[in-house]
Amino acid sequence: MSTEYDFSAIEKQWQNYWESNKTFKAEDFSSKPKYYVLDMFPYPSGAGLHVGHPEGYTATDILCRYKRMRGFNVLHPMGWDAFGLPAEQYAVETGTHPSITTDKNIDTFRRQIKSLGFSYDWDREVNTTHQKYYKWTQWIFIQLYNKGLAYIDEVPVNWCPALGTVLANEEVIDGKSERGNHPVIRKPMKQWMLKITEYAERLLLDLEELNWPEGIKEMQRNWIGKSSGAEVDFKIDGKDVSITVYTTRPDTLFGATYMVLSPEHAKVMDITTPAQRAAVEAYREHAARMSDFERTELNTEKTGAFTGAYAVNPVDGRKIPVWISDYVLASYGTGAIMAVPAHDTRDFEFAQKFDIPVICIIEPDAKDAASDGVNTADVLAGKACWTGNGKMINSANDAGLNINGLEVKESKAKTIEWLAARGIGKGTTNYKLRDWLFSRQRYWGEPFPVIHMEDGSIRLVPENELPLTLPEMDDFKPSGSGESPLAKAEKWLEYVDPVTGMKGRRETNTMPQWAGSCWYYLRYIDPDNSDRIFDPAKEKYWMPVDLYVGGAEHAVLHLLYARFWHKVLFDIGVVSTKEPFMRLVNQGMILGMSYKNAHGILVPNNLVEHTPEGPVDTRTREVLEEFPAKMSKSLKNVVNPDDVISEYGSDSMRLYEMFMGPLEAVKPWNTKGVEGVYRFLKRSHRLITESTIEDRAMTPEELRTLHATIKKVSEDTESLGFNTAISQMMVFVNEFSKVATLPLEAAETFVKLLAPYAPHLGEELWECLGHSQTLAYEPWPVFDEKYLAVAEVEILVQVLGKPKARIMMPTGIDEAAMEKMALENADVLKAIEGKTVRKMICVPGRLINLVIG
RNA sequence: GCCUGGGUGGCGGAAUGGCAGACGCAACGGACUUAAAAUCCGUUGACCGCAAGGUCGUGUGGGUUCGACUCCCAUCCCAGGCACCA
Repeated sequence: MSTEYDFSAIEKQWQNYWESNKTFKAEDFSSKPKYYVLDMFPYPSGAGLHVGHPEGYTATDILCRYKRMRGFNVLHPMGWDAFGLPAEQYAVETGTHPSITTDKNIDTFRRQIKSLGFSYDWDREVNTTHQKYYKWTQWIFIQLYNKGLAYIDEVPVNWCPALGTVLANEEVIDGKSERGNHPVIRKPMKQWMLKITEYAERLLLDLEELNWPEGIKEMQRNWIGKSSGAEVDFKIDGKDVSITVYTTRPDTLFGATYMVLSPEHAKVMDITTPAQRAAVEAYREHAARMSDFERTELNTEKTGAFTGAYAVNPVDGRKIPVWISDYVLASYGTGAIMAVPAHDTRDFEFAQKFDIPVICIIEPDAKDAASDGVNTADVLAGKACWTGNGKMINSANDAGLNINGLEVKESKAKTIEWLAARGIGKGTTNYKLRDWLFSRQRYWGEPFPVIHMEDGSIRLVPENELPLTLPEMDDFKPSGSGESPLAKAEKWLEYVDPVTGMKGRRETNTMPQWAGSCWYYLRYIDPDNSDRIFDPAKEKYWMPVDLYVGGAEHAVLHLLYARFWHKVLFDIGVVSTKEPFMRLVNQGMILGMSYKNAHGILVPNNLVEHTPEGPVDTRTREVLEEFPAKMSKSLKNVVNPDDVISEYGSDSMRLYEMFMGPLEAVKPWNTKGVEGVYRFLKRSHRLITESTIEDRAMTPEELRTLHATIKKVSEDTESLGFNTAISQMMVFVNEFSKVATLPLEAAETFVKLLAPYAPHLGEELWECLGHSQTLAYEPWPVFDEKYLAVAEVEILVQVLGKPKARIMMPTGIDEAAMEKMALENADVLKAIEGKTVRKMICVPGRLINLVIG
């Protein structure tokens, strides 16, 4: 029996054992309850695994191993989100086919992930770039198309000339591409769009039943951005044109003093007077030239042009000027608004700038105004803006509408009713959510199973001819025209109808990276099925995902897109649940330790030396301040899991990542901390391998420690409180290191508790204890409350809330006896000397508080 | 500006309204060793005190309570997200 904790030998041995025995193969169908735990699958980048990846993977792995021991049939798979721009850019630079780069990266990732000893069922591995996978991504697109949810639209898109591709809004940050930081401009192009907006309401509503962090749900709600209000028709004075505006504040109609159309609004030129034509055209051109970013960038200063037209306010017949301005967006609502400067800050700014009257129609609620520091007199005089609550004033007409004196909420309803009765308005709902721009001008993505026929019609590749594979190419440069490199694959592009001989050209766009990740959790269920997307019986058995763990950066997009596709698949009867992921947990980011000098200048870690005085700049000898920062190449604070594993072993790596703090928290990496858990594993190893183990009865103290440990580790593992579970195991080892002989039951129980956390060591110690089978399916220990009970407890006696004495008292003693014992104690008597005891608060088993005076 | 989280020792963190700082790191002292590493034992929130002991202490200011890191109000700071969405 080895006395050294030789982690590299142990880890290698057990990884081989698990692999050759297929220990973690998930059985389809079983009498055990199922449990599906999903990790967000990684994009296999060239940089290899980052310490952030194993954080979530370790957490789910611990839970999976625990659940197996609790008798669950666990599905825990892994795969690769492998389409994407970096491999394509590398191909452009070097001519290496993206599939070669991708496979190489995946091999690295797989090796690294396997070296951490995760209990994945590797037989279910998926790869979004494999034909047998993307065949079904294309199949889903066909279902979307057939359901009328995919359409082509000419839309101004985010065109990045440097990358030669269109980017999604979310891939553009501050007017630059998220990847590479290149400038992005707006360019109209024909694009595939998916009608996610049709599902807005359900995506919003069904959030309610999900066990997700409240913050993530809120982010999705905000992204969907539901608002309710009214559409109101305004006639244009002297023209046979009417314009519909959208407002969430129909109650403020009496305060509308002008109207604004977005510069792109279809009716702008219809209503513009000859005198204003030049100014309006100039403004429209100016607006068109600007990117979305510039529009919002310059949001402090309002701009606009007067059309010369006047609209008639339907509630009181007043004529109000019609302007165009880029603060009104064409894509939201009706692209036109009624402006109420007295009660909307944007309208107020605009009115101030262009000298438009401000009419106050809400008298601010006095209390609200005071707490917001708003002067009511200014609001009433139209000199200040009030967007809060209050009572309506100046809001009545002689056509039966009078909302004076009402609060905002009632007046909205009443106004909508009045408008609807006259057929000039109606209550409506709007969403900020836009349709999903689904094309990319890239090579390395799923090709659309679409042919554009000569006669302008669109034909889909028949389902039995899928997959439509990517053509082999050796030049991956963008075509330059805005089309993807596929536009250069001439042979591949050509299509001739075998029956009619009609010619066609294949779609050159490919799908965005989100496509493959929208449904991978479904393919794990039946990854090798070549006849259908998956066997429905297996889907019914495994779905929904019980726990989904990943980074918060996917809070909105990936999770919203995946929910959307899932709902579509639900509607066409392909899946049996309306939501895919029942419980979601976001692991917090792991930061690297970084250093800055007194001027706040960052010093890369390779120029920092640790001295007794603290971290020092090796060049200037200046003492530096330590602080946690996002890991980055420039700060040289990136930690490579391979290095940690070779020095301390993967069990230590796993344990440290879990011991750092709560899973959801952002935490700084500290390699010294790995040594702490490494020492704990060494002590655990020594405890089992070097103690004299005896099959003997335990003392009450031993039983209490053992059962308290079972209880805490079980409960904390269940609730993902891994850091506190580990500290309890440390307490156990500290306690049992003191005993002369180690009771066999305590040894075996401890090994089982440790195993999900440090699985290699767990198996090794289990073997040392004389077992020949894996402990992966050993029943999880159960604690007995009776061993936790003690005969005597220490009761704290407080006087006025301050601790004065600690007295041992029998458990279960009644309050009167507790008080009596307390009042007999010398320290207590001293503390209350000369005072009267006015009250005694007794908390059985805990404390007594004496109130004196 | 709005929406989420979060502020506890030198550091990571722990605490069903009931002894703040479990567990770990670092530091210091000691044992073992020719020495070092490894290991083991002990000390370690701050301040006052020789000591017994006392005072203060969970971002800040109030409040509720016999009792507040925990609940309420206000406020500051940090991180993430959204941002002219009418």
